Amino acid sequence: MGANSRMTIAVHVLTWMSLDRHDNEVATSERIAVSVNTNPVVIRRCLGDLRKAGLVQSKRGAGAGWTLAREPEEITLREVYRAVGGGGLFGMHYTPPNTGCPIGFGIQPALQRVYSGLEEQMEEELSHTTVAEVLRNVLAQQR
Amino acid sequence: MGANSRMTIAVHVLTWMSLDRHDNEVATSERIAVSVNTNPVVIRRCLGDLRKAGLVQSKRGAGAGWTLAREPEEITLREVYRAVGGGGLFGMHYTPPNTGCPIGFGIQPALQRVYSGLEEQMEEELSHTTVAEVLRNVLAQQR
DNA sequence: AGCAATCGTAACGTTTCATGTTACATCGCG
DNA sequence: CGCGATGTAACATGAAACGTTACGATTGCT
Repeated sequence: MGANSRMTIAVHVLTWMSLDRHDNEVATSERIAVSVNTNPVVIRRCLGDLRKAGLVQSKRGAGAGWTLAREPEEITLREVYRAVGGGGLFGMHYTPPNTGCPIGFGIQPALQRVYSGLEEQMEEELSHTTVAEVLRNVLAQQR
Repeated sequence: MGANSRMTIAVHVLTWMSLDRHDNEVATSERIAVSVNTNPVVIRRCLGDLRKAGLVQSKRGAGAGWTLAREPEEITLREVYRAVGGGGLFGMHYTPPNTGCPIGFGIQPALQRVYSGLEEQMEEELSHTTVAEVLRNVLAQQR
């Protein structure tokens, strides 16, 4: 594929969990998978990342499932982005450039600077949106 | 992420072409490929994209090669980004979400809004850096 | 005209990576 | 205990980027 959809899946999952009217049923990877339309294991992997980042909690045993560790208003997309392991916007050369050439020698540090600035700014922008806000936008689409 | 290196290659190529002290030799895909450390065809493909965007020109036949269509100060990374076909930061769901679920129904338009805003802001940021500026940074690394 | 150098592009192979899938051990409440 | 769910490993699948080979097209030079 190329374009990474993990961010999309993660936001979908968190938004789903933020909507409480699920007939009071526990949030399980299987139920969430129905909404995302994928395999429950994919959801569990995603939730695992989110748990490592402290955004959700899991309960095992009978009646197990997942809960948000914080209020949706307190979860920003920046945290989600970091949780799923950004991956960076652009990649460097596949094979290292020729360091015998002045350009080949200095291009990577120069680009790294540009890319870092972009990444920082993007994260800053992501920090302005919360899961609660996404949920509101999602529900506004309904009709 | 899909770690797309096309942006990196394109900037490398343009920066190389901006450095004139190449013993007055013509810029050919083969020579540039030595600096990038890859196959000349990869470079030609990249230059083809840049030409479509009007950033470089090609000459065929004997003594053929490539030249910048504009001064390095007049080429911004935003144009380069668009020339190589951005690709987008995040991807949507691999398989379309379940539209029978309120979240599955509204999540894509909601996310599209967020992603479009990000893309716009990133391009705006890229427009502040020119190829000439990258070249200066590259040369500053030399020692 | 013929040659040589280089572009332009198609076709194919290789590698890499995300996603999907199966399988199974583990946990913990009733 | 036994069920239902998590937690992971392992493998399959598919797509995309990159690399490579090949060859026709173009054009200055002799």
